[in-house]
Amino acid sequence: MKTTESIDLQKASQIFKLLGDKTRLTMMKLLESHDCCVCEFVAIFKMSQPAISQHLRKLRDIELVKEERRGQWIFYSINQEHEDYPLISSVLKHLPDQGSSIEKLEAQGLRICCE
Amino acid sequence: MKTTESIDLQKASQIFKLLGDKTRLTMMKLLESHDCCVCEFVAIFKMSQPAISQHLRKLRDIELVKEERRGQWIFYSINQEHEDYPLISSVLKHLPDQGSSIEKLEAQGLRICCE
DNA sequence: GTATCATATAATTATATGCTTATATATACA
DNA sequence: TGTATATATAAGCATATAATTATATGATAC
Repeated sequence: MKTTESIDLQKASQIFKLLGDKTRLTMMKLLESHDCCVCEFVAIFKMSQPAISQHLRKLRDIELVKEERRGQWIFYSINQEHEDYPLISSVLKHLPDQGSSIEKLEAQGLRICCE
Repeated sequence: MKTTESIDLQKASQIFKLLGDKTRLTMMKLLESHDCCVCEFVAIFKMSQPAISQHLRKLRDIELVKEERRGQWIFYSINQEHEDYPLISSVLKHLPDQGSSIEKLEAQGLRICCE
């Protein structure tokens, strides 16, 4: 019988497998404080757009993130309704803030804003 | 020049890559409450001894666990001195207790005790 | 010493992963 | 409309991973 607080080990290991990639882990930390669109990730990570899309797809497949269209862009954000969000959140709190990446984007005029 | 931040995320993703395997994640949760020797893991996971040894080696390589010989057995335990132990510990707290595996071992007379 | 038990390592193999390039889709805008 | 922009998907390839089998090491028991 399962308790509500603890997570199935199978599921947890799947989550960690995804977080076990530096790009995806950094994405999650960035998303903790800012929604981001695909082209922002492309600029931040200096990786190809398909590579970024494929990482995001993996995160979306297990619903760690959700997507939302805003104008011509698709923004990604953390799915705080995920069953295991408490685990995710506590993990992210241990990681270094990535605000400087966003600031650098803004300095380069690459930050997308849809307000 | 590397910032300390990038080193941390690099290290964190390495840790999660190791925790992203169900066997190793379960090992860590087991070790949270009981030191275990290799043959106990072999019995618990019903996997070959070399497979178990190789998992333990990976955990040991980044010093998540430490080993100690006791009589003819080598016991593994969590390395609480690891720089990122607070992260590891908080992760493990979200996972379901594995005490029943140990109890089952004892019931089968396979629990090793070196006191 | 020699045999045995517990564990580690090496070589091999099958599968998984992450990137690339090429192409598809879907919205925006002229 | 038609074209540009943003993103997704597919196929292919190189590397990484996790298992297996075979063998080595190292402590203990006789």
